[in-house]
Amino acid sequence: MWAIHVKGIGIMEEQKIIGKGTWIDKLADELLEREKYLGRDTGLIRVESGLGASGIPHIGSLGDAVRAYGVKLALENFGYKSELVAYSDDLDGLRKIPEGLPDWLKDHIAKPVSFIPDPFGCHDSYGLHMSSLLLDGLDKLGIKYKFQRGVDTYKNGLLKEQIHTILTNSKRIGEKIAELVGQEKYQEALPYFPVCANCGRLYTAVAYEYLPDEKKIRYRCSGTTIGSKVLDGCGHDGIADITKDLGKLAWKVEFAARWQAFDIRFEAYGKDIMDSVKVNDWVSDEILNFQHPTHVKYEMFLDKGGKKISKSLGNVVTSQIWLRYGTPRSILLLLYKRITGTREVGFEDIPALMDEYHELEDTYFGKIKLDNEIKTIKTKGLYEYVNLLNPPKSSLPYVNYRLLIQLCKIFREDRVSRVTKKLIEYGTIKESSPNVDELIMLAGNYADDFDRPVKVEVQIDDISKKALSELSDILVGSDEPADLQNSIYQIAKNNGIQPKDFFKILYQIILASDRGPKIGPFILDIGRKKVAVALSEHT
RNA sequence: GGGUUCGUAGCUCAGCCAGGUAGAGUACCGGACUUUUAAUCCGGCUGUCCGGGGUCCGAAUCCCCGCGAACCCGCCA
Repeated sequence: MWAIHVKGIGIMEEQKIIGKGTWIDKLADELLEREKYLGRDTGLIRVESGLGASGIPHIGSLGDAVRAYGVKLALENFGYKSELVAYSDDLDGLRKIPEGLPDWLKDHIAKPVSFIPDPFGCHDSYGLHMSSLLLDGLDKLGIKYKFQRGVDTYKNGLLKEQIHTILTNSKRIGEKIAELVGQEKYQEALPYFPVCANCGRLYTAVAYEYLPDEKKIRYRCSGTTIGSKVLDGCGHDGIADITKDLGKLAWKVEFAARWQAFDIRFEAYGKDIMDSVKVNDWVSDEILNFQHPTHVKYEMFLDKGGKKISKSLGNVVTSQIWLRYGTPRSILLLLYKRITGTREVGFEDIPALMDEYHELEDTYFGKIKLDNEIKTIKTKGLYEYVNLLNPPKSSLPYVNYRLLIQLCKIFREDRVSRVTKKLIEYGTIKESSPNVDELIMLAGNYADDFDRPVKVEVQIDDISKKALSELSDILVGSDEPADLQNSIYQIAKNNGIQPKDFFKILYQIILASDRGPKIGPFILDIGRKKVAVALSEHT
């Protein structure tokens, strides 16, 4: 009913476009087909995204939630109600200290991140700080979600039914885990980790017996191994009530419990947790009797290998830093343009994404015509998703991001007004606008942080030196030269130098580049005295 | 040991998931402007779509077998 038919080319059959023609629509369509097949109620379709709270959230961590939100939008576009649950796994224990965080955190290893002080001092706990960074990213992108904390989930006993069912079936589950993924520990241990009442740590306490009538587990804090590190337990023998004492299900079964408890119909996952999802799907279907949600697997985002970005900023690509240089839409474009294939992401992708967004916009508003009708529909669809299906009524003024970077490199003081003035001179824009001001700010940050010019040794012969000093004399003169461009040309000619070569030398000195903007006005822009000083260093 | 992704122009990549003329940017070469808006415009060049098989009227695209690269899992969450 939401399919649009498009005439194909030649003998090609008519092709059906689902929704807005993106992978998100196709996924939502498959999800709906499955829900109908399962005969489930589709009055409210809930999608979930898990948020890690153990480390500083990478831009890839946003992807999970942003893509789930995309599916929610597609479902709504198809006429269904949907909501995104953002579940913070903040009862997770701290396993290692992330790069750059203080050393005293080692005293808190294996404690739930929600009970560790915030090393940045601005939130109630370590876990809350980390999840807040992620939620802040989502807020800035305009993603709406219902926040659910792991701590509250367990404290309030929201999973108690599921925990009970899982623990009473732990033997069967343990065997299945061994069969599916080869992990054997749950044939012995229960897939539930209590927080030791004595030392406050997770994982060191091993649950060995479930008392189904009392809904309690017996555990002993006997220690564990995390990575290559051995963590000694405190030896405490304890009993924990699964309906209210702190503790959590092992990851291999926890998703399933959540899916059923919160009635989740969709969850994306990264390929790193593929095995866990496999087990959870089985637990959900067979133990909890809840048909597992529709999934989509995505590749992980990696930082660009071996490239030093900035000493002070570090290499972690976070949304907060990204937004210094790019718009929220540039992040959404990165995450929505496709779900497979992205391998590496870095700040150096921002200029291309900024310009690509603008191309989408021009296509959407019909300024660019694509020859292929299907392509046009898909491109417009992607534009709509990047705008969270609420695209602007008309296109905003835009200036090529790379051009802005170049201009921002020239103008550092009074940047916005001077760059704007230049853009108007160029005829790129007619007048200043908030949108362009914003772009200048972003490109300016980019120019300041990444695009620092490198000093290049310039080879200059004696004749050229003479020409340079002549030029230098004109520049330091009291009057502003009337036709500097022409003067430079004349100087070159008078000295028997090819103007082309002379220009090249000037660009090399001023810009460390073989080419540049029209040199006369350009010298006046950066300040002729400044240029004179630079030139005299080479004579 | 298990799994996933990727391999397309000199370079960076899009196109593949829904088969229908192999594309963009950049680089390069020529021309337009008597002197360069990191230009612009016009024209040109560039391909074993990793290799091999299969399906199909038709395959870069789907399936299978290889080769190469990267990553994930094989602690734990």
